[in-house]
Amino acid sequence: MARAYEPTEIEPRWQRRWAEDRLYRAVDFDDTRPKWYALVMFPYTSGDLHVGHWFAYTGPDVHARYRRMRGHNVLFPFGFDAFGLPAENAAIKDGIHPLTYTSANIERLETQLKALGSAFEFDRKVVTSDPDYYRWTQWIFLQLFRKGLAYRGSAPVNWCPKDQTVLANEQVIDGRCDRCGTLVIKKELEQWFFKITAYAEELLNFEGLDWPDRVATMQTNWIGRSEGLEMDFPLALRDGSKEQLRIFTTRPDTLFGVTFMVLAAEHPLVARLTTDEHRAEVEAYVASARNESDIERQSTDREKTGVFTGGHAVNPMNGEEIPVWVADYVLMTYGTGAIMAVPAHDERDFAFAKKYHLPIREVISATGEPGGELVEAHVGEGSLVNSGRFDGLVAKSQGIQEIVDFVRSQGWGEPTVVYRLRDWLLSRQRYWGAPIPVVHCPEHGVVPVPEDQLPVLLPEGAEFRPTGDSPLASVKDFVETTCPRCGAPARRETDTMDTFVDSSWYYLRYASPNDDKDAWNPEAMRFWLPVDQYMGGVEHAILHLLYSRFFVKALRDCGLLQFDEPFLRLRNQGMITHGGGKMSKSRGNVQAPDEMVASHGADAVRLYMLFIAPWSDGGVWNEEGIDGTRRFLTGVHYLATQTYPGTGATDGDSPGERDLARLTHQTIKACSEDIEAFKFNTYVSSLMKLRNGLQDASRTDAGKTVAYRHAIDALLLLLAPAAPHLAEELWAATGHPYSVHQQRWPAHDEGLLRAAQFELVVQVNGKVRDRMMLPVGVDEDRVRQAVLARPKIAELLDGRSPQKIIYIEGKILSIVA
RNA sequence: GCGGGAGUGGCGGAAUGGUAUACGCGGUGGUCUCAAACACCACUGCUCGCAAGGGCUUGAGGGUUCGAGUCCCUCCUCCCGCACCA
Repeated sequence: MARAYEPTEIEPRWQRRWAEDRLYRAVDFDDTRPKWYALVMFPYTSGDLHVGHWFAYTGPDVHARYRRMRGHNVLFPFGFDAFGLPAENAAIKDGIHPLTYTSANIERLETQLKALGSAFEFDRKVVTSDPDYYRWTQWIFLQLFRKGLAYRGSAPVNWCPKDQTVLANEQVIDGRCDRCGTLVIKKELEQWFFKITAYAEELLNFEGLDWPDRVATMQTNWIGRSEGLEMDFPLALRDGSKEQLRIFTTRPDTLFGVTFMVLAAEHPLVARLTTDEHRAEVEAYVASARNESDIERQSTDREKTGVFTGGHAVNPMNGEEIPVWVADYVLMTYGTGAIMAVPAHDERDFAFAKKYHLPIREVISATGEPGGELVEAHVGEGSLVNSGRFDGLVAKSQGIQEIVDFVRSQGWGEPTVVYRLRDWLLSRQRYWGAPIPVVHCPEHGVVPVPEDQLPVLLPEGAEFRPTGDSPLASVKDFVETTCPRCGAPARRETDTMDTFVDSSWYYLRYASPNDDKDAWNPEAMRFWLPVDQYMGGVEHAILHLLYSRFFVKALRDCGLLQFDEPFLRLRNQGMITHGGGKMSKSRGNVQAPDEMVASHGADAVRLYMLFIAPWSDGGVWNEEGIDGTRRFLTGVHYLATQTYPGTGATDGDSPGERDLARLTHQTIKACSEDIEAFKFNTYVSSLMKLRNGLQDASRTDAGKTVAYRHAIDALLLLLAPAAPHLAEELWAATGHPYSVHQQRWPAHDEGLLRAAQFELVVQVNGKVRDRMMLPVGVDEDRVRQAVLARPKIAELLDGRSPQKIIYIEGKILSIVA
């Protein structure tokens, strides 16, 4: 009697062996096998390790193992996103230094992942807070700086009053800080930016990328390309001086319908335009608008507000003087910060005109004739009216083109493309990040730190609790330095970089993670990159993924990379929730997978992660079903140790053997297809079906045959990616050479998928009425005869002859009576 | 408001236009046990029926088709993005 299935004995034993043999090592420059770079999004080390991580990583682990068995040279690395606000906030909350905190979390997560038997190659680990890593983050910053892609500018920035830091646009959700939920306010500061807008057009191109549509759509919307016209309206200034007000519009066809203009509160011409009798009111309005948070200001439910400046502009199309207003619904950060308002054909302008009793002039009519009073803005298509020589043109399809051509010919404006995308603000007034490697010299201004002086080390002793100023400013030894150019006393930059800078290139570092001469070895880079398969949560659809694409394009243009896109194929997993909420430590619903592994074994936990929900959808966590996967593994263990036919196995052609071979090859086909498609739940259910079939066969003569032995061999190979330990153990126990993970993934034989007989389903008037066994390949006439001869069918037809008979080969005969 | 996705047993979920409810959980009955747990075996969509057997069922309603969970139209609900972008 062999021993029962004891995962706690089996699993550590094989884990040690695999580690000794470096079984999962990716081989640099191996040209005998195709390379496959499989990558999971690396985790934040801010503390909340929960079952969601395990769910996210188990599927990719199976996928990478499968690829390896398919003969690929697989790179499947792991690392930690250790810098940044989440880690720092967690550290502040618990009163521990961020370094101590993140190190402890890294160790814990790494231990857990190893205990789960994951195939990650930890020899290539990168940790973004290591000086060996951020040295190169700083180096990349300097490359972009030299190329003019990193610049310093003053800008109204998103400021979180609680975290006391600047946030990127992407980190503001519903006007709130995406970390702490505090309302974000605007503040004018000198900040560092990356010029991502220079790549807006190229970033819209997803050609050659196998990405989920929704991610591409989200990025496309985020970039927000609009074609339109930029055009100058001369101001009618009292002192007679000439000045132009530049606006942007996507609807040049409505130019004759302009009845007022609107400036953003921050627009530089506001003061110039405001007349004395309106000055007090305008200044008060501008002051209050500046103090508002974005959520207050941009809420659509809120009624629009504004004030008249007293100033006027002239519509060049018809010479009319039109009033200029200031209003909160026009944003300084989009277009030119000024609009021409056409209330008849724009919903916002319409609402504003109604509220302040401004004129509404129809210039597009659905009927082609000017109508009566509009009850709402007409934004649809129609013919131009009240538009002088342009009357009668179809507005959008003809009018836009004709009027743009005219405006151009007059020298009043130019067609333009504008984007919603803003440059990436990367400065952070926080401690736990990579210091920005520049020095401020009184003589030479901003001077980059020479590359041979990198890394600019993060000083350990800084006060990291936020004060509003950068914590590094308080470290005298850090701040006081000399200018690299002239040697005079100078100040170091005290801001750190946004975490997303770290994570925008980590996948490049994996190619040569221990290179201390370069950020990457060019040969290793050419060998491994780009990433063949990227896997992670959809929450990074616009932040991390857009930034990473930008980095690759920017570094390419610096001459440092030879490819255009970082991630060729992308797949998103869903989220595991706990009864209707994201899992988090603060909610007290964090599952400790260590305990599950201890009581059920890593293989059962892995299998359950795959089985609990479709990987791409996610679902609600519950622990109840784990017994099912444990039972399955116990069953497989029993079959392989107690029923495996030895050398005495017979080899025949009995129906039982044929059935077994068919089931085996069906399972091979299904498992292969499911893993390719990231359908891990049905992959596991196919394995269970094969186990069930083997269990039945073990009680018959078929259980002593070669077909049965082959079926068990196949089951072990197919199981290997999901339950690596048990598969390895049983592979050895059935007399096969080490290691199951170095075997070739089985191929299915189409010929064996076909049965000799099939069950014909007979439908009468669309209802299933009978079924019968027939030989495969039987011709249609014989099928018809056989079916019509059935007493049951004859009874249903009741002497009538069928109006129509449809035969679907090998499946269904449908009779219309 | 705009864009995307989804509604299937008690539960998680499966189904190239062709036997809906695979696989698993849970439940019921049984075997084993002093007993319980574990394990194993059988049954398990709803409904009428003693049974044989019948009827119904994929959010609601309509349509196309010999045949619809799947395709088309109308509507409802939920989830996820974006949201005064001129």
